[in-house]
Amino acid sequence: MYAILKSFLKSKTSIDETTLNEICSHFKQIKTKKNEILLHFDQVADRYYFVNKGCIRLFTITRDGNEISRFFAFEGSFGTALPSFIDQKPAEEYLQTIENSELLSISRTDFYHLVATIPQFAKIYTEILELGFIVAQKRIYGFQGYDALYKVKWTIQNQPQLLLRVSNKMTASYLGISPSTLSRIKSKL
Amino acid sequence: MYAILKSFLKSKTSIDETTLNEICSHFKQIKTKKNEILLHFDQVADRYYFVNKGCIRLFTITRDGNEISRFFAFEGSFGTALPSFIDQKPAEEYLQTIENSELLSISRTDFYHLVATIPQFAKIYTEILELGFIVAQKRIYGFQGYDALYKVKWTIQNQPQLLLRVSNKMTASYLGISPSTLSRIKSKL
DNA sequence: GAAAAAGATTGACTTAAGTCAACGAATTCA
DNA sequence: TGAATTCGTTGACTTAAGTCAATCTTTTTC
Repeated sequence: MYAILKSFLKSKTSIDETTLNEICSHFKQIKTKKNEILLHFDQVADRYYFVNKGCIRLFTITRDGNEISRFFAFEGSFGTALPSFIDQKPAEEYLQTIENSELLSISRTDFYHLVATIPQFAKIYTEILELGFIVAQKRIYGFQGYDALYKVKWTIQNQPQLLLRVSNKMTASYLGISPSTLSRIKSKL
Repeated sequence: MYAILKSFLKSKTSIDETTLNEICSHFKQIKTKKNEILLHFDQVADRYYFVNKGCIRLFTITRDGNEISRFFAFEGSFGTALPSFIDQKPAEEYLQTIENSELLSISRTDFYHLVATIPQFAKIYTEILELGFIVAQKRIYGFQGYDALYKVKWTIQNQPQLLLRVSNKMTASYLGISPSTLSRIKSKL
């Protein structure tokens, strides 16, 4: 149950089994259905999720009622509405599992308690933030000034899972293009 | 010389004067000219800058020779090519002061030494990352799916300094629109 | 397993924004 | 301070991508 999480933690820093178990003991396993909403637009995020199986999607809905996908977390990564989790303001986005999923979930209180008391966990959190920052940057800069074809090619190179596991509609809204455009591009490549 | 930096640090965490001085002692002041390059595309970032006066711009150049602005740091904020600073890989971007500037500069070694030895500084670094992450997210999501007019309005609301202090050309490339389009939009509002 | 719903594809048309070029305004620096 | 260069604005034209709708396909659900 904690195997993937433990190997994730070990990959980030050197850490003994006792500490690993202490960390894992605060994570509860939950199973969710495809399309289940974990967090609503107006809610404040108070749990951090680690994906054991399945996929979490972060998305929002624009004024005109269109879904915009923001982020996908697959097996072996953490996901939550981080700005809300950090600042305890309404998320202004939804968290959803887009496949039947098995998640490990930790409360915000426990999470920050671990950050405060276990230096290795603090280090891991820093690395999660650093990585999140770098990924966000790459996403902005990888796309900036390029056309739809380039964005799709970039995604195939950098996040191949997306095209394989996520619907056209969700992928298109993630890339900031219309489903028709994505469909046309895929047919030419 | 360290007044702005100290008040920045104090705003982030409670910290005594001795520790503040210890932190500040690792920052050296440098003065730079308008358009001076602090870091080249192929270099590895090994300094973190705090802007006392002026403005740092992060930008890159595309295959077809166009500058794309990525980030602007004004007075009272930190700026560097963070992915390179973190991972010690070539920056693939330039750092430049776009005004005559006064910067406080710390080496990567000293920076991570402070992170490792002064818990308050580690906390501040975490908050810088959290904030950077949130800002990056807002930038992606504030723009996603919206047209040029909306992007300009968003920028006026969220980063009013940009329109006032940065040239049209740089602002346009930051927003991912052409200078002509930015010019046309500004004339209509 | 059939009916219904949701998603994907494709074509015809529209539109927002880009390009290119010309000109005027503003900076730069010798 | 004046020549030179860069920057901003505007107009005419082009184009990439969006919209809308029809059709086809896949996935749900009862």
